[in-house]
Amino acid sequence: MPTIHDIAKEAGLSIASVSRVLNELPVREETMKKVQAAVRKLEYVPNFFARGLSGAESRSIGVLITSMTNSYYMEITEAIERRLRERDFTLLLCSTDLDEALERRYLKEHMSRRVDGCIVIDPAIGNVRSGFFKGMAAQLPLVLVQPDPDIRDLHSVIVDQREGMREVMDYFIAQKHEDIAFVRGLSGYSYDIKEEVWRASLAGQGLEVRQDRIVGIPDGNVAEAIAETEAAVSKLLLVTPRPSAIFCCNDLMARGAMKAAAKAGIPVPQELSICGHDNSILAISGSLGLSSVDLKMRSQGRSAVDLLFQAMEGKDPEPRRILIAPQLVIRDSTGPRHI
Amino acid sequence: MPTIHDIAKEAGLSIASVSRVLNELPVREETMKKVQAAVRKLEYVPNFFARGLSGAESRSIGVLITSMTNSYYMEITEAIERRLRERDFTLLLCSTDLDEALERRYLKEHMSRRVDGCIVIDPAIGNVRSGFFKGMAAQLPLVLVQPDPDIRDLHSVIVDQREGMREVMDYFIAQKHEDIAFVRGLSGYSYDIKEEVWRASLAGQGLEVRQDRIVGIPDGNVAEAIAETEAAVSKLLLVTPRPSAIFCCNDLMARGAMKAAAKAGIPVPQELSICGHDNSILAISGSLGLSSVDLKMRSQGRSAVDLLFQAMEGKDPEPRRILIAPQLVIRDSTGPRHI
DNA sequence: ATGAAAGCGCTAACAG
DNA sequence: CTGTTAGCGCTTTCAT
Repeated sequence: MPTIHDIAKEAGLSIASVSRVLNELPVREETMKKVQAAVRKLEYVPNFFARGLSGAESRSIGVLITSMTNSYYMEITEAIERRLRERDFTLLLCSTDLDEALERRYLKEHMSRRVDGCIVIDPAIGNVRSGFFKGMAAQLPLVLVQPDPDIRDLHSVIVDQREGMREVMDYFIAQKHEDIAFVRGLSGYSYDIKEEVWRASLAGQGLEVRQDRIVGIPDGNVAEAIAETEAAVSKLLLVTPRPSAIFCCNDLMARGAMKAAAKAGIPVPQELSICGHDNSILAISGSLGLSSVDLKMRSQGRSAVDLLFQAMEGKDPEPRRILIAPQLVIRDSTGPRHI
Repeated sequence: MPTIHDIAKEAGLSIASVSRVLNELPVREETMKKVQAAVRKLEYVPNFFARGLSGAESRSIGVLITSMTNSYYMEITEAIERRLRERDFTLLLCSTDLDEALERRYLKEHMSRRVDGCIVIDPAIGNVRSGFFKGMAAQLPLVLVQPDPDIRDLHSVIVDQREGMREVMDYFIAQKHEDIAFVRGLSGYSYDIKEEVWRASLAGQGLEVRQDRIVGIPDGNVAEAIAETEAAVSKLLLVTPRPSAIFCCNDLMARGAMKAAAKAGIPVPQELSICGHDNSILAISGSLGLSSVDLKMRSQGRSAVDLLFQAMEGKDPEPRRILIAPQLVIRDSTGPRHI
């Protein structure tokens, strides 16, 4: 592979002049042309390692996500990539599979590659609590997306999931629903806070908070999530009187619930309202559009990058947080309670 | 940031000894412990640039995809990442948005970062034809996933889409369907070869190849693809006699077609069979399971990595290709023709 | 088994 | 405007 010395020899110049052309510093036009010709002729590509070693910025930022096949994370990531491309930065992407140790390892890997900054989407709660991120932030500009919202000592982009859930409950209650079931995953912070709002909203209206209206779906892949929810909701719909509305913590579960309603012959939304969460492709792919909460992934990605660049400029040492408001999108699967 | 010199000083050793410990070369146990203690104390992370510059391999490989929100590509990418992680390699991921110039730029960017190899998923046909990849392959181990299958001078992983389409047509014909519509995107190699098989299969059975049974759906985002297909298929279903089966080139379109059938009050699969392609999450999310062609994305990803590692070992200079066979998955949306 | 020293390819002073 | 030169942090001979 040709080096800057080969180019200098070919062009009959010094390596410094070649470097200047490469970095778009002022040179004589003729010099520039000679260098460009040599670069083309030898198919020269600068060695990124050497560049980085001599102190220049790497013009790359690292992103950690938990899964590459979760479209929710990938939409945020795509927004990040686009934003970075505008600024001519490159993205290094690693997926942690929810493994705390892997998250630490990859973040260090990124540091080792001297990325100019890092964005961690949905960071492991253990690594937040243990102060690991706090320590890393001292050495590297760092932005967390959707950490525990109580974390205030790190740059973060937070979606106010409580607000989204509140919107759903307000909507259901305005539609006169009083018996509203809640379908959630077994463990997870975001499930907990949604349940909290569900309880508070019902209680605030003087409605009964019934433990048997909470359905827990075991973790699993997408196919399992749908099937498990279908089975669980089928049971729920057997009792009399049955709930007139169901909220599901993601669209996968909501589609499972709709399957259950279809099997039981219960018309949606006439006799049963079903609301999902995430506003994913599933919300628009069925014959019946699914009402769902949009978490504004594009905004999350863009905001994360903007915040990171501010942090990289370093003029603002104190942690900043950007709050993003979710939005309830009403489609065909919800409506007023059937009297 | 601490360097190897700081560690050496802290441990009271030379940088060479530190380097040896870091690279797991034979040293005295005591030496090792001293170094490890210093590393922990100073939170030392080796500088990747310096490592790379001194000639070591980068232990990273570059992957180019066309879109990060297309779950089809991401499933391949996830399989690649898992395979790489087993071997302790890191993934650099770039998305080209189908832009040929961007594809060239990012591949050079990866070269500049001295990745040990590159995988390009769904490479732009222009860059294949122009010999660009051929030139790059001379400098860098390279594997193409799903290029034009006629390309034989580069390492490649090919899914025999013709075979998958043949399976669909054989199945439809065995179910006595004779009037089979074909829904495709406007431009794209994979659409063309599927249409080719559609034509050949019909002709081979002595069935009529009707131009008015081909429906072209303009490019667009996922929501548009569903809506456009619904509109187009609605029109198709108005004519008498109408087709008894529809093949759609992806599951998005197939879901659009199913919406159209539902609106028109045509029962699926009793009076209309609908088959999709890609076997994505959409195939299992609706109340009616969608028959679809599985392109074995996991296998594609794993095979690409295996092939790349062979190429990196360099013992096999002639281009190799791995063929992967698709599989038709029958669900609820297809059945025998209603007589 | 360990240390000293020579690069790896580039950028950024500094000198001309 | 251009050339010379000193590092950047690490790996890898070559001595010891």
